[in-house]
Amino acid sequence: MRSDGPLSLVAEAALFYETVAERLEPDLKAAGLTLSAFELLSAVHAARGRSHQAELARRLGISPPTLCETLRVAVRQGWVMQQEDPSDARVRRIQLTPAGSEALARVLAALDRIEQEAAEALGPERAADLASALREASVRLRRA
Amino acid sequence: MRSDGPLSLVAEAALFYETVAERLEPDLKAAGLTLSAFELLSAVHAARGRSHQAELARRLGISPPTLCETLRVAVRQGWVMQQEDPSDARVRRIQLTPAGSEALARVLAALDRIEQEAAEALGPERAADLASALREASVRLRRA
DNA sequence: CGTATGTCAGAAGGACTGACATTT
DNA sequence: CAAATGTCAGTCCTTCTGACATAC
Repeated sequence: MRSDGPLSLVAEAALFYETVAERLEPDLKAAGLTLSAFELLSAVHAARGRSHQAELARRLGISPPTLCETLRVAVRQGWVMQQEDPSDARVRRIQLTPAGSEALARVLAALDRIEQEAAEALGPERAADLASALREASVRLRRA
Repeated sequence: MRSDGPLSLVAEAALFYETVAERLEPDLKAAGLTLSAFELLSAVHAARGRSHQAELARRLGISPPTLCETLRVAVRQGWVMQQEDPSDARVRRIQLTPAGSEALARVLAALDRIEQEAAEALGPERAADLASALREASVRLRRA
């Protein structure tokens, strides 16, 4: 992924992303989660139990069958519950179980420690500017 | 992947990374490459034909059997050549073919356009600072 | 009837570990 | 002989597309 020239934004972002993923891996393993399961739990948490599978799939950018399978695993492991919607028999609303919430919290805490460490290397205001610059760049790239 | 709070460095970096990957995908497809094949070709290019498989595997962070398989595909597609080393009959040096060089150049050009676009959204000096801040953060996270 | 939702089946891609022949 | 190199075999995980039953 590394490129030539002085410093490539894209290459450095890729390296940073991979570095974070590498650092997070032991904590994911300790919580019994894969990266995709963690992302699923995060999305379920963010939706506060109000979203169903089709919407979660859209939000995560994966196909409905893929979500279905990931969800099957998550249910078997006891992290999430599927609940029938009283007003529409097709949809199944998804919620975190207490065990799922706890596993998610554990990984989020680890991610936060990594975040703190990165911010420490930059100083608080430079870290904040980095984050908002990344956001601006993402927004720009998604518009075009 | 999005987190709570004001703006998370890690979450924004992940979003940016995914955005870039999404934008690059059509160009990869047009060149007939997968992301891992592109990374392989980049590594081969960076080594200037002087590295062998074990070293490429280390550089790419994948196991030797995985590289062997990826390489088999790349050879079949005509992107790289394997060449016996005269001084050590165990090693096979890897080089890009003209077709491989051209496919790689095409994707690198697309990546550069994406990079330009992101830099345009930030301004040149802010973009440069973003890249070096990301580098500093990566270095810090890899040390600990 | 057309559309949305969730699921099944089959396939592909990418990665791993363990075993192995060959060479140094 | 011990270590390094490349490859084979088998497996696993994640994801996809296409087909489908069911509900709106």
